[in-house]
Amino acid sequence: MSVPGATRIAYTPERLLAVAVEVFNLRGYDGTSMEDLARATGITKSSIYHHVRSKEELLRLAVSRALDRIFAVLDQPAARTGRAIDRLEHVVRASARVLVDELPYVTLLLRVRGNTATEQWALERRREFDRVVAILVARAVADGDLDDTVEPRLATRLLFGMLNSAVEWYEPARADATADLGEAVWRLASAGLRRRPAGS
Amino acid sequence: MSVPGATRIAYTPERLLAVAVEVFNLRGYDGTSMEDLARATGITKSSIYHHVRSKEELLRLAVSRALDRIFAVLDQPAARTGRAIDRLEHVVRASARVLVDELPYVTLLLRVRGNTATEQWALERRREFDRVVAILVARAVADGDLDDTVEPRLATRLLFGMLNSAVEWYEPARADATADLGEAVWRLASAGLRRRPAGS
DNA sequence: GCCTACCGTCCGAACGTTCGGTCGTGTACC
DNA sequence: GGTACACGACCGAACGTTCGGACGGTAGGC
Repeated sequence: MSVPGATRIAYTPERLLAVAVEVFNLRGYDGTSMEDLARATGITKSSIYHHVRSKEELLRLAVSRALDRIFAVLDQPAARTGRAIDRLEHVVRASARVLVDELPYVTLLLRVRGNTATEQWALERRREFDRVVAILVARAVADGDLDDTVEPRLATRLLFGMLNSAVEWYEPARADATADLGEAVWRLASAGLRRRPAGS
Repeated sequence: MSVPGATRIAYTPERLLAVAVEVFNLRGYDGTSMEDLARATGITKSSIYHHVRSKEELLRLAVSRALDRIFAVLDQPAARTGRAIDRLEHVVRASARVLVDELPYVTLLLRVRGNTATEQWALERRREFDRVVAILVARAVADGDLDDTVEPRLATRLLFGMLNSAVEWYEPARADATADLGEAVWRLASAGLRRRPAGS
């Protein structure tokens, strides 16, 4: 099979993961068989098992990567100091950047349903992120920067629902008006969340 | 197995569908086996096949129901006449009502990925709905009611991304601030979409 | 310069299990 | 006695996973 001069390119777990995540996103995790992965990678099923322990390990590696990037946002200085409203804005914009930069991994994370232990763990960590952001929204309301009719949990869910929906339609190739996702999301949402003038 | 005195409650396709959709939403369509459905319904696998032709037929019935309700919104008078901005508002509010009223079916529809012919058909019809709404947004921009920096397709996607995210967290049982989903969504979004005063 | 031993990578062929779906039969009701 | 509904047993196919071994480099001894 080896062509003279063409050195064999060995698979690393990283490269394997990248391919697997693409297929998972196309077919769904449960809808993807190891044979699907074999076809997409160009190596056999048994070869895949040389690199990873199980199908679920591929899922775990993928969602871990997405979760790590997302939680790193909360540790950035701009997310930890300053007025709550400014911290919130930073979290939204930085999350948008993570979503775009790690699109396949974040996509997979957001589609996880909870069949396996790995999936349930991913769901729990996502809920944890939402909780932290909701607290931030509540503080911004307390500061008087957000309208006090805003229910923090609802606002958080709508805000990130809007942002996260991007995994369903964002196309990195197209450099159109969607260039800065965070800008678009924050522009649309902040107007509706901010404290209204007394006469409204 | 039959208990004396306990009249047998026969399954109709409707009731069967309701149970199946719940399980599909919990485990995912691909992640749900017919034995899972048998356990949830209390009848055997073979009995299920007395009512429906296949697993995929259950999916088709479910997404058809959701799509019918959603497209019915576009046929309502308030969605067909009047200023584009008002028609848009009506579509958002009525869609929110459909989402809440038919939550399990809409949830399943929004999670479909495209493995089978049924799923691809569902995806295409969803895209069609988005196209119609995007045209509505474009008209509202042309009317001068929405900010002309709003890119119609992007705005539509963010707007319905926000609304549709509700399938991930809306709890019908809780009669809290989320009572009127459409109100919350429109309130948040319209402020960010409307034409801004000249000095902004 | 050649032989040998070794290692990372991959393969084909199977494993036991579960999948969606079928079949023949039993039973309650009109 | 026919019809509607349910059952347990079963089917071939596909599933995730395992296994022994083959291939092609590389390092060391001589």
